[in-house]
Formats: sequence, C-alpha cells, structure tokens
Amino acid sequence: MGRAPCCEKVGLHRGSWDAKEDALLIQYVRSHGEGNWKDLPKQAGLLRCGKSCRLRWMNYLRPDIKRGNITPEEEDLIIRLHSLLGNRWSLIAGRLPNRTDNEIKNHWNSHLSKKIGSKVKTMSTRLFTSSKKNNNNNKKIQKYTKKIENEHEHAKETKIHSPKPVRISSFRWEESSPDQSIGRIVFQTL
DNA sequence: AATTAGATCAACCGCGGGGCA
DNA sequence: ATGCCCCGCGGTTGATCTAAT
Repeated sequence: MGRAPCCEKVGLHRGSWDAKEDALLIQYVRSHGEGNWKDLPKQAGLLRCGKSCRLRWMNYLRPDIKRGNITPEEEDLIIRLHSLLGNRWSLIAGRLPNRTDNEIKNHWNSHLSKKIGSKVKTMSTRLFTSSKKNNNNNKKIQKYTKKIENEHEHAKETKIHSPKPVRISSFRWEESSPDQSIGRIVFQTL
C-alpha cells in the first residue's frame, strides 16, 4: 500500500487563493504563530490542506517578504551561490534576505538557466508531455530547440561547477572587498 | 484586431529527513 | 530499532500576461 495522502482532498479548495482565504490565514498566523500546519486549516476555518496554507504563507503572505524585481546584485549572488550549492534553493534564499526559495527558483528557471542551456531537455520534455498543447508542438519544439542550441553555443564558454552535495550545518558570506562584490562562502560542515 | 509564442510566477506533487512514540 | 507522521524541499505544471507576427 502506498503512502497515505498528506491531507483529505475531498471538498478542499485548490488553485488560486482569494482575498478572504488570505485574510483568514494572516489573521490566524498573527494570533497563533507559524507551525502546526496540519491542524491550521480546520482551526482557521480554511478549506485548504495544511501544505497549501504553509506554501501560501511562506511564499506570499509573510510580512517580511520583499516582492518585485530581483536586482542585479541579487542576481549575481544567486549565480555565485548556485555554482557552489546547486539547486539548493532554500539555502540560496537564506543568503538573500526577504526572498523566498520559490521566487529564486522561478527566477533561475526563467532567466538564469538560459545561460547554461540546460533548458533544452526540460522544455522539450514538457512540450512532449503536455497533453493540452500537443497541437503544433512539433513546430514549437523545433523552433525552441534551435533557439536553445544557439544559446548553448555561447554558453559553452561559461563553466558551471556542480560539486557533490555535502551536508553542512551553516555557511556565511565573507567579504573581501568593501562593496561586498568580492568574497567567499565559508562552510561549517557537520 | 486576432492569433501565436514566449515569459512569468503561484501553486501542486511526491519524496525524503527527522522527531517522536 | 522500528514505523508513523509532519514538515520542508525541489521539480513541475498550468493559468495568465506580454510581446511579436
């Protein structure tokens, strides 16, 4: 038998949150704090699973979230951290105050990953598996693949180092220039 | 003006880690 | 030592917006 579902899905809302649901969640977290996501929906009067509530709060409703464009400085830091940590978005987000891992991940996937051409496989797979968009997909795939291949030619000059994952307890940025543009990451291993 | 392609981002899914009984 | 359960994470999807044709 498979793993039990994280929540009872029958009768629960899915998809986009409305203002009323947001208000209920904000009100509940303000008075009770974060955590206990499993019981939160029932106690807050929300027809959502706890997972969905947690995600909504963490990625959208938290008061300390900085929304809007990622600055060139942040982008640069993301690139540098990604070259060291790989797709460890939560760790990377930890170095960018008030940014969420989801936001960084999205930014990487839509902007930065193009620089290394890794999207060829991902996008092609997506186009092939998307049942809704099967019409005219062949043309789309051909066009997209050619574009990415072109980009990849230029990207070959950029070397991306993907180290073997190592469990760490913490890490910090150590500046070696006054404007913080040069520095290194110091790891504390377990 | 209508259609198509591309970009963006909120949200969902499944998995694995870790706490606890 | 073992199994269950919750939480957090990364990968992926799909709706919507914008730009190009």
